[in-house]
This record gives sequence, structure tokens and C-alpha cells, in this order.
Amino acid sequence: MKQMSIGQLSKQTGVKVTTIRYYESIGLIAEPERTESGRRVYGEDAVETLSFVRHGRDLGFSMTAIGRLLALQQHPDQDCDTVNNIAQEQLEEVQKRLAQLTSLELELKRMIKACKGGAISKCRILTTLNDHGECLSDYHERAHSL
Amino acid sequence: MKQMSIGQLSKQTGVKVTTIRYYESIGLIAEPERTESGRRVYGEDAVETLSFVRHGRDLGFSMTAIGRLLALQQHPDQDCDTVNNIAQEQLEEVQKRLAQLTSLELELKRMIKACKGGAISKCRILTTLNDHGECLSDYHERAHSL
DNA sequence: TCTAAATGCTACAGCGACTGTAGAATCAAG
DNA sequence: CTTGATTCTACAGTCGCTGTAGCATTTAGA
Repeated sequence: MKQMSIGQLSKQTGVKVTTIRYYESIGLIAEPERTESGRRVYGEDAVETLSFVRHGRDLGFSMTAIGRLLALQQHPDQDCDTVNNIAQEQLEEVQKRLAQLTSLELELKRMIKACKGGAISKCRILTTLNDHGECLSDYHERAHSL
Repeated sequence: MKQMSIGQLSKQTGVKVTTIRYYESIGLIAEPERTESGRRVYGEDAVETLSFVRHGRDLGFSMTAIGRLLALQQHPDQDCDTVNNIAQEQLEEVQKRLAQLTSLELELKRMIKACKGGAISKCRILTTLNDHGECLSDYHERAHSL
């Protein structure tokens, strides 16, 4: 079985060294073996697990969700309903977020279009921002970090 | 001029009391007057400023961007190009995010559709998550907090 | 073989944009 | 006058990392 250092694992998976150590620290991935001098040594299975995590993060799954999915993978005989539910929840989150952002896009476009240049005192962007009543969008939730 | 407590300001603007204090602490909004006992007292102008901040946050502007916009508002004679640029940048961010999320949505739908139930060992969701190569999407950026 | 650069280690602080907690003081209503 | 709501400060916690400091070890080139 091929052994590798944390740096090699990082290159194989595209997950940064510090992030790998972080994942270990929060218990998302298992503690690996160590060399005599204390350096982490990983096998092929670590590549799989970490790729799984990375792909999950790319798809926007929370660490909690990924943890649950990893745990489920340990029990291949179980029914995959739970997995499906987690994915479904994630899809709903994404769709909610999409709806919000679409309405945001509309409002921003409207704002920018209304602005014809000139002095700030007459800037339609700022007046729109000032007067929520002028806003036509119907988003009601905060646009967390986009 | 109407005076109000931080609680009343909070109700008027929909910004939580703790958040108002936080905005003050980072210097986004000005320190208000105080009563003899040390409680904050706000005037009408605070409602305006805070509504502006809230609306900006709703539109996904960062605190930094909002700080810049607030500063620009102090100079009504200046040209509104900068304001326009900030809004434009924000629109681009939102559109980038929209593109990412759309591709995420596609991939999640594909994953869920492929899963026909049964045992976890055969779950298509997990195999997709395991093998990035199976992923058809072409998003390459991380889905930060959605 | 020696040395310099790269890589690894731990432990902790910082990011953004808040939220929550503790414990004390003050205020408004019954 | 008492009770409960509001306010105050100061600081810790959230999420998912990233960056820093200060070491030790490994690897590649001269």
C-alpha cells in the first residue's frame, strides 16, 4: 500500500495541508499513523476520504452534513434514504439561495440602470439604498456573505 | 427632534440591538449621545443611516463596501462614479455566485436522480461524491457557505 | 559531506459579521 | 414598591478555515 506525506496527500486531493490538519483536529477525518519523528503518514484510503470531503464541500455541503455522509459510508448495508435526504436538503438550500440571489441581481440591475451619473446628491443608487420603500424586490432574508 | 433608545431604533430599522452596538464598535456608525446613566440616545438620522446599512447588507454588500458608500454620502457634491463602481462590482459578485449555484443545482439534481434507493453500498450519491471524475459540472470554485 | 531550502510539527490568533453569555445597573408599569 | 423588561460592558463562540511564530526534520544540490 502506497504511503505518503501530508504534502503529497494535499497535492493529490487539492486540499491544503493546513486544512487537512484542521479536518483531523475537528475529528472529521481519522488520525493517521506517524513516523518516528512524528510526521503524519497516509495511505490510499486517505485520498479517497479527503476527495469525498472536498467534493462535498464543492457542492456546498456543510461540515456537519459531510460528517454524516462519511459516517453513513461506514455502513454499506444500511438503506440510503438518509443520504438521499441530506442531498435533498442541500438541493433545497441551494435553490433557496438561488431565488434570493436572482432577486438581488434584479434589484442591483435596476439600481444601476436608474443611475445616470452626476452628483452624489442625486445618485439613484444611494437614494434606493436609503429608502427601502423604493425597493421592489421581495427577498426578506439576509444575503449572508453572498 | 425625536429621540429614541437603542431598543426603539432596533424596532424601527429591523437591526438587532446587539448588531447596532457591534456596528458602533467597528466604527461603521457614529457613537450616539448618552443619557446621564450611560444609555444610548438616537435621533432620526440614526434611523436613516441604519436603514441604509441594513438595505445594503440585504443586497449583499460587504461591511467595507457599505462603509465606503456611507462615506461617499457625506460628500453630496462629488461625482457618483465610485458609487456606481461599487454597485457594479457587487452585481458581478452576485452573478458569479449565481453561475456557481446553478451548476451546483444541476449536479445535485443529477446525483439525486441517479439514486434509485437501496443499500448504501450502491448509492449513486455517495459514488458520485467519491469520484470527482463522474462530476459533469465545471464549477471550480469552492461554494463558500453557499 | 555539508548546507540551504523545503517541508513538517504544535499552538494559537485572526477573518467576517455577527450571536450569545454573564452579571450588573437602570427604567417603566402595575 | 416590586417585578420584569431593557440596557450596559466585556468577552467567548460561531463556521470553515487561514496565517503566524518558532521550532525540528528531511531532501536536494554543490
